[in-house]
Amino acid sequence: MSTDKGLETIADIDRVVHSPARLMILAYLAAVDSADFIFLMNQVGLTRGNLSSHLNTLEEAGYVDIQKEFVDKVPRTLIRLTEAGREAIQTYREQMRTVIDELLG
Amino acid sequence: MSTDKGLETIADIDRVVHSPARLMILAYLAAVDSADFIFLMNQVGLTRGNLSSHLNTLEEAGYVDIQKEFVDKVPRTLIRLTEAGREAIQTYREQMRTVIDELLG
DNA sequence: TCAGACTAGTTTGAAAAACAAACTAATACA
DNA sequence: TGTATTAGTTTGTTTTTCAAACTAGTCTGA
Repeated sequence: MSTDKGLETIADIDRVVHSPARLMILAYLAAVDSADFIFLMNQVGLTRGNLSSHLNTLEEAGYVDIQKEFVDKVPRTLIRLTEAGREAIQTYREQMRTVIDELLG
Repeated sequence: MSTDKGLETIADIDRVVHSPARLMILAYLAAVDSADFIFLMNQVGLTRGNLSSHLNTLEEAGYVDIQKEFVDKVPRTLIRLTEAGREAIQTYREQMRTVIDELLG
């Protein structure tokens, strides 16, 4: 193929991580390790429906682990970053750093 | 609003630049300053239709300037980064560096 | 105790973005 | 003349994103 070597870094970017909405979710989880649904919703400024489907995408990718529990009869959803999620973030960081430094420098 | 301060950097990301296909186009143009349609197509690995519409988006945003000329009776489209395009890339670099260093660190 | 309001999500459907196939228009050449 | 080629655009499909409407369960007070 004729695609330029450097540009391949961009072509290889993980779209699950790259999407701004999910990047916010992952950035937040990377800092706090686990958060509940409502708190996460307020932090990242997404609607409930929107957050729900993005979490689904992240769960299907194996990047987050979702646990439902009851606290005083109120259901609560706890979201936690998985090891695979942490690795995906790490890979994304390295790729984006390359893009920023080399390609757009 | 309750959106976290740091996460706002992600929310503010310029989607025109952020899209991988357009990021490749911009990264390439940032390096060579101007390129023709076909060459760009081969470099970034997009189909003609796809490249055409992404260039349209970039032109509407004012990030590229498109000039059509005839070279030996063959039409040729020359794409060039505008000053606004160069600034948008610069802003994007700074924002993504913040995201990568602070938020995902 | 049951009607209305709230909490915590999920499902569904609409809007936008990305992509590629089919089309257009001009030239070349056999 | 007609068939192939080049250089793009338009159109229609698929995918992604988003939010409105729905579900299921709890609380509250008349």
